[in-house]
Amino acid sequence: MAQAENAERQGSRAGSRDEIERAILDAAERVFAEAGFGGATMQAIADHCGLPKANLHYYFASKKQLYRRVVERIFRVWLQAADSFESSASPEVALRRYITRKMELSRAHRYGSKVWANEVMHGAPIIQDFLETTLRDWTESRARVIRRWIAEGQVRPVDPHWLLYMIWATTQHYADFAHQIETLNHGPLSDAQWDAATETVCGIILRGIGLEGGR
Amino acid sequence: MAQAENAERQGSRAGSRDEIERAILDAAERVFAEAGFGGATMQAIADHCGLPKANLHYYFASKKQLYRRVVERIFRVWLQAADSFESSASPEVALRRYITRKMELSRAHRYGSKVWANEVMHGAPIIQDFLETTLRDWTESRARVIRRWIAEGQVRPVDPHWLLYMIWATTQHYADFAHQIETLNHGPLSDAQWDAATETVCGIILRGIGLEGGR
DNA sequence: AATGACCTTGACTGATTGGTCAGGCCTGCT
DNA sequence: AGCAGGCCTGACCAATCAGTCAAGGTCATT
Repeated sequence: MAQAENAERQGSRAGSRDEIERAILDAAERVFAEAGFGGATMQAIADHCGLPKANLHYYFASKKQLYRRVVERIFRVWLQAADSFESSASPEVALRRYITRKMELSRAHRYGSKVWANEVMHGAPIIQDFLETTLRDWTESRARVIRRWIAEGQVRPVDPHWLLYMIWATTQHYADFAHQIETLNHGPLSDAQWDAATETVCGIILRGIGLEGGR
Repeated sequence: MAQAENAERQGSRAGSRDEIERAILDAAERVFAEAGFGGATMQAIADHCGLPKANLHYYFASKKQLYRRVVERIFRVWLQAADSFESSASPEVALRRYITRKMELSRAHRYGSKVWANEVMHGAPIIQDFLETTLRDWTESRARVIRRWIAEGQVRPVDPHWLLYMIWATTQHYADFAHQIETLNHGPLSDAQWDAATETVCGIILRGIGLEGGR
């Protein structure tokens, strides 16, 4: 009985339910990023994924709920990147890996980063509880790791919070302000430029806290 | 003849025309910052400065024009900060002064910074020409100064652009993401915390590019 | 081919919002 | 007092947009 294999079970036009939802979420992420929640219209989102507007409301009850789903998806990606900050590794390795991962995220998920920035700038109406729980816990746990490094004399004494904010700010800037960067750069950054920017960010921060004596 | 001293010349309710326009611009800056252009309503702006909505349209023809005036005002403040990067000073002095000034701006003009961030994130529909002229010229001129420092062996070799982006990102983060920072901090930053953050940002960046051997 | 579950969509609606306007108001001048 | 010029505002449009709905389509199962 029941639906057996559910892959490709719906054949009317496009793919499965999951695929359609993902297409809508992709379009919504982009439109929300470029216009903000208030400036985004369901019609624009519909146009971006080639669906009639009424169809969006079949998959997502309301604009607010669609937005919430977009933000939740971005949150999951953020968590994944947070894991790359391994507290068991040496400070050089842990920080370099974390910064590199965040730069990759900025490149791969420009729109997600923008939606996140918008959400926080507007007072985090949706993710406030996440800021107060998951983000705060994560931040304090990494702050403890950094303080341990400082106590062991591996890292120069700095308040870990200012350091973390610096990493977040710098890496996310490449997504949130991509338009400004690309204007100054006369076009998108090349692979080599991304690598160079990542290396420079790692270099300045690591050296700035007393690591990486050489090179 | 004519209006002689024009200070306090209108007495109906509030202050002079300039004062009213400034009150509207202040309210608009805040509302645009917190809701984005699309999410902001003229009614909300009117409420924030205690004027009836129709009165706003007496002073500003349209929402778009009001927004443009807000952005132009922010641009003027930005220019003022840009001047604090004196190319004639030593790299330590020039960069430290510039970073400090930008941190002060983030503290004093949180909403302005947010409006700017919003504008750039949405593709800079209004300030595009400014990005391509004033900002690009300024950036290239400071990049030349930094390259000179590098050639003179005063600064470690880095692409000046990545360095400037890092400064912009980090300092503006304290305005744009103020809500997130205050959530993690269990409240607004104190004077001492602002000083500490500024000192840490200066320290990491200066040390990161090979300056400030001591301390 | 009939059934039923699920998907699609054009047309519609109620609410919101940018913008308008006519008439009222206040102030300084004569 | 009377007048003129600028300022103020409640009430009112026209446009836009989120969300609804009913009719129709598609597919697997029997």
